[in-house]
Amino acid sequence: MRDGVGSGAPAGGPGREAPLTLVDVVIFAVRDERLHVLLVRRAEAPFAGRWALPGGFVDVARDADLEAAARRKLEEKTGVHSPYLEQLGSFGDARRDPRGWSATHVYFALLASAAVALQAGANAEEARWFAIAGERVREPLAFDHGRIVAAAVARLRAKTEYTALPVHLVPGEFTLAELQRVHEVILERKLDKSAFRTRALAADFLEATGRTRAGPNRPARLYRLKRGREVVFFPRTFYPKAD
Amino acid sequence: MRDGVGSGAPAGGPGREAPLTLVDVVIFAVRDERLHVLLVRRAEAPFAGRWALPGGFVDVARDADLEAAARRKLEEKTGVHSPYLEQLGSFGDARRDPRGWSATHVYFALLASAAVALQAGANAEEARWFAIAGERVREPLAFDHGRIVAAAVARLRAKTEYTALPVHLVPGEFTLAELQRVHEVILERKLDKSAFRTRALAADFLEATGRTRAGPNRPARLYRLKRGREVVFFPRTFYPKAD
DNA sequence: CGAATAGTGTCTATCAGACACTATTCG
DNA sequence: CGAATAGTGTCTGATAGACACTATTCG
Repeated sequence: MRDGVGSGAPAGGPGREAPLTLVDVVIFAVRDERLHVLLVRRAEAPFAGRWALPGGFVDVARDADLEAAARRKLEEKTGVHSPYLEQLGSFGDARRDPRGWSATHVYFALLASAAVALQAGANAEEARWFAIAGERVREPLAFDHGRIVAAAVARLRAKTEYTALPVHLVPGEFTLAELQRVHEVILERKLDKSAFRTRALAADFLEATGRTRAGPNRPARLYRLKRGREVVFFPRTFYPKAD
Repeated sequence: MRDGVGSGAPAGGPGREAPLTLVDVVIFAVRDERLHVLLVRRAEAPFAGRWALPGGFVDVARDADLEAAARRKLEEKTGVHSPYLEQLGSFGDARRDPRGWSATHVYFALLASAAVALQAGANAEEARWFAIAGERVREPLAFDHGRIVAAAVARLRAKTEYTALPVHLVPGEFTLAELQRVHEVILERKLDKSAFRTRALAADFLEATGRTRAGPNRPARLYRLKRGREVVFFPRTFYPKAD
């Protein structure tokens, strides 16, 4: 039945409505020991005045692919060019957008908070960081963006359990204690220092820079992310092997 | 910049092209100790004659949401109404479809092979099961469907390592040995019987039916999937806890 | 020296993995 | 009884988790 003449003519075909195609980005950063997402206030209908995820229509002329579209939205808001970016999934139905049947492709990005300097939108849109409380933001959001944020937070938490993803939320040089703190902030629970360090170092995604961070105490070694180790799973026994 | 008047008018707006919106389904089943996917032969251009994933345009009038669209495609091909269905992700760019910029929302489904009786398509399309070799199918597929199949296989394998997903590939009543065999077929490696059984039973997603499967040997206990335990993660220590 | 945080060592319970062993049926 | 597969028991090595201990700096 695939695109049979009578049943599925392409968009723009005779008398057939096509879904709207959008891209949205859930941009995470840790600030003041709290997980935050970046939201923009909508200037126009629908949902004028409400806060929403940075995003919008895919531009067939400018965007080579979905990820490029997501990257463009991200750059417009933050000026950041190549953060960690991962596809979360897509959300589409008849009712989420009053303008019509719409589907949005959602990505999530992890920013090292230090790198963030919000860009004034071309049309002077407001952009602001919102703290995550539980799995959501306190504000009611435009469209189904509240649900999307919750899904992104759930995904980030799940992955934090068994991967080193949170390194991307930390500036280029950092101490193990700082990295641990970010993990704790995301998971909303304390972690054991000794176990954390063993695990992080065993996963072989960090390298010491040789420098240290001074303080009113013993100085801490500084680390950076090893090249080529942007996505690391913690080593753990997965499954009964035989053969 | 979201849907600013001059930069992102909705589809159908004045002189602006909108992406095509499709849904495709990767339908898995295990037959003859091999993982298979269901493909259909395209009757029309583009890629007429090539094998492709069941799928096609989202029908704004009939499909309430993306998952419903995927379910519709699945039912048209297999007659199966409620198998395990999960979103894989979306794939969209300017070149994957010669008809224009297109984005497809991909789902994957797990069928218990016994339940499968292929439906003749309305326009007598052919449908056939193809064995997975490595991460792909031997045939060259239409569009970027080869890549999509590979991504689906990778996801299924990854999840088989730490969840009980493969129960959905096994008929309603089954022995532990049969379930183990399916895991082995997906992972393409032998598993240790003792460890597999301990793990499966400890995860508490199976219940004995009380019946047994006879054979030229000691009869095996039959199990079924416990209600409400459709998605089960194997218990394993994830992370250093403290507090 | 004391405060403060960095970093290490030790013990224990759990579990994957390997593998051998026992159990129960059919012919 | 022997073949064949179901199902269990035992040992070992790895590691999460708890927690105490040592190390190094500043003021």
